[in-house]
Amino acid sequence: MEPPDPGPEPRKLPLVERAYREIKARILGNRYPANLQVLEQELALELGMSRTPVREALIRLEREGLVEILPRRGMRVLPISARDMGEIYEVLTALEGRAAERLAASRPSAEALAPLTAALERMERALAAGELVSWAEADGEFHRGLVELAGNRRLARMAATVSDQVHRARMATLGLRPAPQQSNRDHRALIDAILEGDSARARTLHEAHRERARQLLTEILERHDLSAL
Amino acid sequence: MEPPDPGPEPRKLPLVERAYREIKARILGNRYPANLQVLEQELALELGMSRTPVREALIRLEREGLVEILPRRGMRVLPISARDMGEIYEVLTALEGRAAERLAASRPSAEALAPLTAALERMERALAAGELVSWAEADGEFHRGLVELAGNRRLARMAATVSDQVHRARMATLGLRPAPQQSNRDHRALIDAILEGDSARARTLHEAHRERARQLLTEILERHDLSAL
DNA sequence: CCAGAAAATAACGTATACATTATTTTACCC
DNA sequence: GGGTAAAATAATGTATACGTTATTTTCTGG
Repeated sequence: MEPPDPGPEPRKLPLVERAYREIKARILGNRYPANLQVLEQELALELGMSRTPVREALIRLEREGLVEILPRRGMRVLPISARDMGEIYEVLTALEGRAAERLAASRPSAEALAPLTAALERMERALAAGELVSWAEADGEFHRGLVELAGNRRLARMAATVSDQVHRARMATLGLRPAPQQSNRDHRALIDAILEGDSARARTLHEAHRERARQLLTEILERHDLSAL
Repeated sequence: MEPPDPGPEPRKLPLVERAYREIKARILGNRYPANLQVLEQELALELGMSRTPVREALIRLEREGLVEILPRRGMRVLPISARDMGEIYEVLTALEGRAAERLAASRPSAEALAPLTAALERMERALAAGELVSWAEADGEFHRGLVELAGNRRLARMAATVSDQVHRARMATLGLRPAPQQSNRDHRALIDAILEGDSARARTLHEAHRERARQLLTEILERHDLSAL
């Protein structure tokens, strides 16, 4: 009668997984701000488990570039400098540019692109309503959808990893940048190019889009000397 | 009198680090071939340590895409399918193409490119001598040098990570592909373009180079159905 | 009151212990 | 003899223990 596991609550989640998700969520949500140091024991206590799963979670987070593990002082949330921002956006330019090219070359139907068009619509609605946070979320969905639709799992995962690294910084700069009208236009043009199967244009458009974002954000970081991101 | 630590033997290397390096070396050197399963306890015994550092090393290796951790059966060395090969070369195309472009745009001096020219010379000597393994090593050095000189640390690390994933497969296919004359020519042309500061050409050339390799290698994998890589 | 050394503290890295659970083996019944 | 269930085994996931060592504190001499 009853479906076996309808609820989204997997009770048997291993502790390492819980620790990983919780700590990562705290970092991305800025509840663990940049440069914060926390001892393994504190984390363990806070999460209600022993140091073992905490350590294993920290190793994963370290490899994702979110934290640093310091020999005697626990973990430290890594800040994002202007240089980091530039590096990350350059990687995104390369990976997503290729994804846009491939996706266009695969000549997807309009339905196949539904995730992108839906995200774009949300971006437009959010922008019209002046809801910057919603806009940023939808923008993130668009970029995630782009690399996922391209069909290269490694490429998608790598893009997601570096995106997470700048998540806090992107949020923090949201109010410091001009209203992202241009971004929405860029995305619209990209969808058009993809639907037309114009892979070269799709790539060029998206690279220019990311390059613009890179300049904008690195400049903001430099200007405000936001070392606390 | 005596220099403090002249030898290349850091005695205080943490056990996790030793485990990580040793297991990784065994995988890349094909002493742990694809699909091999090894229990944590076996590894610990073999490496002369407890399971704790072994587990932590395995987490790192899993995140690098070299092994898979199976709930009750230890680790398994991941094989490389034709699809994996395609994915990885596509990522390399994107990342290294961008690196070539940037490096050319930075107008490096001939001395700054010494790592690349040296690697190319080793490739040519090795090819002339028919030493395919030496050739492959020098080729690897060339590509590593390329991304390192481009100055984006994340990009370089990501390229290195996926390169490691295909290392065994590349070695295994060395004897199955035509002599890599074309590769050497490609690299020579790339160096020229970089020295001329022609960033667009550098990028195009290198992308074509990687694309060719991708086709070649995925075809070999498909033809031979080498699921044991 | 400060510099430096000795002692104390604290945190980690690693080893070990142990309960849990998937897997395999054994036993049993038809 | 084959299939099912109970029992035994084995490997893990996590907790705990402990020695090592960086750091901090205390103590001493000037």
